[in-house]
Amino acid sequence: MATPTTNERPTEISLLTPGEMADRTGVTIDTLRYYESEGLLTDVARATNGHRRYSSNDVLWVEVLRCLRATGMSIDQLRHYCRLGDHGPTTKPERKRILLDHRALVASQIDELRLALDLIDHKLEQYADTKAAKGTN
Amino acid sequence: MATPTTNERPTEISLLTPGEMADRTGVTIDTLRYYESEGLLTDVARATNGHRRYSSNDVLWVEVLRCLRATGMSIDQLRHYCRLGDHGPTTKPERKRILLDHRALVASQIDELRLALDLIDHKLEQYADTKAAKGTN
DNA sequence: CCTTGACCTGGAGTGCACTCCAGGTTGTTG
DNA sequence: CAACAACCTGGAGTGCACTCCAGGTCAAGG
Repeated sequence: MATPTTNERPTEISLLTPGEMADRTGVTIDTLRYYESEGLLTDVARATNGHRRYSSNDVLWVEVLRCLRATGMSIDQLRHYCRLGDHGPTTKPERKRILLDHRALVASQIDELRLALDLIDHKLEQYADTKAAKGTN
Repeated sequence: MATPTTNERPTEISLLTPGEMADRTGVTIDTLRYYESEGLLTDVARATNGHRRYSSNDVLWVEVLRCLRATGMSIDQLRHYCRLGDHGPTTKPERKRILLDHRALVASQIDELRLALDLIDHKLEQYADTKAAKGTN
């Protein structure tokens, strides 16, 4: 965003190769390509040889994607959300709504997991005086 | 478990038909059969016509299955856990270990979800002064 | 007696989200 | 210049957990 004072080619500062991007974000190259093909990641830059170059914005966005995927938002919903982003600020209310809805969903997932924890603890009482085996198997 | 004082056929009191079982547990008939075929549910009683009859123990156990599945234990791991149960009390330590490991996993899932919640909230700040759209879409 | 509904079996099909592959190009390195 | 690593594309394959289906049995109701 800030214009650099040097005269190095500005947009190529700190662009990541696919491999680097995979390392940074924990998302495999294949999955990055898949997300792009599904419209979850748009306008990825290319080097002159055709190889992808990911910006720091891309890194940030992929982290958001990861977070939303990890919390159960489907590729389809994500695609919808992304398309809204492409259509400018008039879609802001809907995007906010989607995020709020998803937030509620995550909150309820947490509640469910806490209940599960209770049930597991209750089940564990059956083994109260038993030493646990060493290996995880 | 308690012996009834009446002389009604004891084991047929309150056995559930597959349909009733599905209603009670929220697990479909197909999935119940699938779990049985995968060894997650053993010794299900049968009526004289060959139809399944589920005991209250089965109900309890299916609730445990649901909980463990919902928290990410795979069918494979569940099958392993069940097999241990079939092999008597010498496997108790390992069963306890599995449950403890899974408990830790659920706890870490909760942590992850909380982080996700933070990220979503942070993202929501971008829409701070925006009214959310009404429909869920 | 005929239909209906709930269930049975073995096996095929589905949806999702990747994940892998073949065949090819490019750029660096010894 | 040869070999290698990293990347490209379109498309096929995978794994998981169901979910559905065809064809059949059985008991009760009209």
